[in-house]
Amino acid sequence: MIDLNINITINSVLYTKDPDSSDLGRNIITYSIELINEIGFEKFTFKKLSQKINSPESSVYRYFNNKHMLLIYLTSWYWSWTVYKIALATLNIKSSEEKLKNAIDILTKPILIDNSFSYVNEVLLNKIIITESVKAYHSIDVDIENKKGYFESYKDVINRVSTLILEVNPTFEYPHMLITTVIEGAQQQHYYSEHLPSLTDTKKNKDSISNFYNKLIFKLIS
Amino acid sequence: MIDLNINITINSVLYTKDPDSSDLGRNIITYSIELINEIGFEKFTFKKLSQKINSPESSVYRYFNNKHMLLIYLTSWYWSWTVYKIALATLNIKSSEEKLKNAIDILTKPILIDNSFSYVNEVLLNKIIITESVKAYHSIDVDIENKKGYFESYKDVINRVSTLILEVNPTFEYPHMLITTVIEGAQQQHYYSEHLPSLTDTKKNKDSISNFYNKLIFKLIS
DNA sequence: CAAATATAATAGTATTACTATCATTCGCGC
DNA sequence: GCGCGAATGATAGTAATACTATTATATTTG
Repeated sequence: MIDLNINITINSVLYTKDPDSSDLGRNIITYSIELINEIGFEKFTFKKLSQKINSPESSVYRYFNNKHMLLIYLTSWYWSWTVYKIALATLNIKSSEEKLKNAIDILTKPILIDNSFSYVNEVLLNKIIITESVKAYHSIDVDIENKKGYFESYKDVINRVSTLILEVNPTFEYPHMLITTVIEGAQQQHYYSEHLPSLTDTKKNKDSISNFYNKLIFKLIS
Repeated sequence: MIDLNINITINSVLYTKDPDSSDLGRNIITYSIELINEIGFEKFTFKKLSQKINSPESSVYRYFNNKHMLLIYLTSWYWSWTVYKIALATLNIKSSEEKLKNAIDILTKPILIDNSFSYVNEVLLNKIIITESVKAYHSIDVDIENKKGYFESYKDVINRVSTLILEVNPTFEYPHMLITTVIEGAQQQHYYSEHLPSLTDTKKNKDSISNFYNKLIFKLIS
């Protein structure tokens, strides 16, 4: 995939101070991604992060109110990046089927290459999305946070791909349901294939997850 | 559904002392289900629970090492109960298709009636499964916990329904993938229809989630 | 009725999740 | 190159969390 090294813009409701505006802020993002991968979101604390980046804990709090907000920021970054990738992968393609297929590939295949231009390691971030992102929107404050617009970039992905589904079959009744099922199903399967293999059937080959969901979508909408 | 008021047996690796063996233990289960529903799993603590049941915090710790173990216990109870319901709903039915359909209904429809014989409120427990259960197996210790057998009852559900799928179509290659996609997809949709409605398409009618996944399964395997 | 077992009452510790204050440094405008 | 403001650093402190430990008091069972 062509890398244009564009900047992902994140809605300012998702931070107290923009992490993209300073070295410290970018360090917080880079090393929180590393640390969450190392020790998991539950054991991750701003204190441990601040030790890793040699800055006081209170400086981290200037960017994010708590680790929950940081996780929402990271998921939002990921989905904004995904929107961008889908836009690129569907650009100038005439066939609706091909556009949809390209989008599904982006959504179901694991991220294997880190772009490495930016301070975000996309491979590690993808692992966080698979393992931790459900915790971002399964909280008691989900309704309040939804009203504040915390989940807009994920909704953007869902709406764009729903549109692609309707391009292929304008009478299909459940485009949102189908695409959320596929995105989150694929993430589950990646998680299971690594940690709970008896819950999946991926021994056969690397692309079986992506193939399965591709077939699922096209069988259902045609 | 006929209620036989049977006892759900839970593997002893899931507790320090069996909560089903004492009034205090049963109280811990009953009121932890209530409290987790009220304040969410993140804000739930053994201290708050102990105040609710008027027992010292240290007594709760005799039953469960921490709230994470309690959550795993609750999910395990739920899936054991689900296995039992599927067994009942497929008993004496000859048609493989009908058996599978009955199982899918159990797995995709929300729980509306509390059996109320036992100390477990199944309606509230179902809400916990929908909102919190992902947190039970998305942890950094998942591999260790899997080896200890913490997730056996969920695997049991998946294996039984996979068998039903293979009864309908013995050559279908991805029964586990399909059924985990459906179970977790349905839970997601119930969550979305309540909290993030723009991610789903459930306005139309109450059974649209169940209908969607029923169609999905039968379209894919036939 | 004694012994074993469970629970209650109480206390204590390390860590977490913050908040507050003040000193220092760094970039920019003049 | 000096002064000013903004960002960061250094340090301290607090309430809540997540436990562990100890001893007293019930309760159950043999």
